[in-house]
Amino acid sequence: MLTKYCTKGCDAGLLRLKEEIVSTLAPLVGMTTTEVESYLEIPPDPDMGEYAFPCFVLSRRLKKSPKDISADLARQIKPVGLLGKTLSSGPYLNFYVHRPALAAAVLGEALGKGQSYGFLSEGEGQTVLIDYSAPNIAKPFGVGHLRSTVIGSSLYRLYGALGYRVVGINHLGDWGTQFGKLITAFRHWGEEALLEKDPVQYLFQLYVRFHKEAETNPELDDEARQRFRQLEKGDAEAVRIWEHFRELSLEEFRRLYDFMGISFDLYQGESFYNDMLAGTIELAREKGLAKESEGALVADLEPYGLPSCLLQKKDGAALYITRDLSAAIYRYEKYRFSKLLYVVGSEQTLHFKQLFKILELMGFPWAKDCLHVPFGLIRFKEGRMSTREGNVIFLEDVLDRSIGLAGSIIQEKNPDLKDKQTAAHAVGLGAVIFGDLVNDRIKDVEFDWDSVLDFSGETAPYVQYAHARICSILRRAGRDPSPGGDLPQKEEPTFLPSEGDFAEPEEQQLLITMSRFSEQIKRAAVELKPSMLAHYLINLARDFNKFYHACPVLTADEESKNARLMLIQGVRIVLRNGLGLLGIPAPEEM
RNA sequence: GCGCCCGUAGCUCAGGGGAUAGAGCAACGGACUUCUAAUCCGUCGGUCGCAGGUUCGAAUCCUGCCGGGCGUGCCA
Repeated sequence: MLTKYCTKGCDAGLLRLKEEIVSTLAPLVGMTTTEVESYLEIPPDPDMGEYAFPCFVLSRRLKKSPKDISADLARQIKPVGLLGKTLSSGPYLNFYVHRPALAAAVLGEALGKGQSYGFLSEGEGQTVLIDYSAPNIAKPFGVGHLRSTVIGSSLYRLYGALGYRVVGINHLGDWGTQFGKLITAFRHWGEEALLEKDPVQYLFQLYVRFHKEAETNPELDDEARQRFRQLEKGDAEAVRIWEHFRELSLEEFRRLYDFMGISFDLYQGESFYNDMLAGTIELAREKGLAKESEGALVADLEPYGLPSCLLQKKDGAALYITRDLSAAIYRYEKYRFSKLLYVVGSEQTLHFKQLFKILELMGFPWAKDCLHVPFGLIRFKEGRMSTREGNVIFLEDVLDRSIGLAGSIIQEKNPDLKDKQTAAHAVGLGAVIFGDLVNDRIKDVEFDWDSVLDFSGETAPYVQYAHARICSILRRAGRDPSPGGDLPQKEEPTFLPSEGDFAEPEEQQLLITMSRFSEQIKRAAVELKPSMLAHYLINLARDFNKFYHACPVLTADEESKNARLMLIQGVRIVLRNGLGLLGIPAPEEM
């Protein structure tokens, strides 16, 4: 019974140890806590402790060798709270957690908090807006849109887990010249019946056909421009068609989002800002930012090292950036956000630099809180995907195939499973989402069916399998692993770990890794990289699998069994909460 | 041309200025009478694109070059 180690706070696992180290070390070395924290690192080998402080930086200041400094400090620091021993190892100062204290604190909290375990509250009172997904109306949802959708959705959950109020916005591409093209195409070749049957598919075909025919017949482009002008002027017929297209595709997008478990607080597309554009242009003029040039309106950004950009076409039509300016201003007025994140492809980096600069020049101090979160392209071996040329892969096809494959693997490996459908959905969907999130978002990815449909190795199914295995053990031990069943038993003192528990290296490693959960959530959110959490979950699942092979649970002696059950229950909670932050379900059986 | 991003094992990728650069896949060899073998253990595999520089210390920061990607005023 080691609750005595857990006197105050005792949340956030190793993050708490980190704080203890930082506050102990800062006065001793004459640094601020932030400074100490920036030097603190996780050692390469678990034998070197949970955190390390390299003493090189102090060497000049203290006129001593890093080795001596480290040795001196090690002598001065006494165990307290979660901090166990502190050892000098050459120029490094290595901090070791007191494992029984950690076990008691972390497992007690995990089982106590369940579905909210690992979450922090530092963002309370602040609002973060996240602009993600933003598919184009009347175009099919391709794999290209997957990235913004899953990255944005995960950031949404991550910031929520830090205690922020988060507003997810789907800035639909529901306006622009492509509607002129679509209306033109529909007037020339459109058939209402085909449209109703499979709207997005059909509009896509019309769109591709338009571009093909426009190559030999440039008059189509002129017509499209004119149709769009009509739409902008509010021509009743044009507006009617546009609204129809918009409604039909929105319906399909909503269905797809539901299927993927993704949601938004707001569907506010580009058209939403139509009547704010004139005011935005006016504001730019007032601030002296808008100059006439060749009949168009231009913001001169040359003095700031950026190319100038067009605010308004010579025919008076507004441009993308004007919409984004209006949207940002509107959003700030409405939400007073402390951060506004744009999860948009890296090819638009310049656009966002210009956007943020103009906002700053307009005198909005919150311009500094706007941030572009870029990501790389999804490409084919042969080159870029292009909706115009029709060489896209539909997300729905990818999901169908992935879920189908998951289904047949389940059929083969676990034929007695009751609800194979649900499990196949969880695994197939998880594989697709995880496959996208696991890589650093900035890198381009090459789309390849073989790797999308490969469930071995570092994949969602690997993590999910570890989770399902734990659930299986818990079931056999007579514990309820179902959601809400995270608190199936009162925390009987007999279930708390004692000094002798977790002596096996696999147990220790598993405990340490699961204790890093909060730290990893925080890092992933701060760095805006869900991939970091994905890698953490792979590591945790791996540590569990090693534990699984080395340490029997059900057949262990009573004390060991109880301690291990508690440990894996904690691990299960972390796996499920962690997958949840990536937007991936954690099935109990698969 | 100019600007931004990427370059790590055969392939796909981790790597928080720090200790001996790590996983997965592929290949080969082991482990199911035992909690789901979608697992685990082992072997093989490296001029961290190249050359300089900064630093006590560079895969990581700076400069140049090479290769690839993206962008570069009337698309988004």
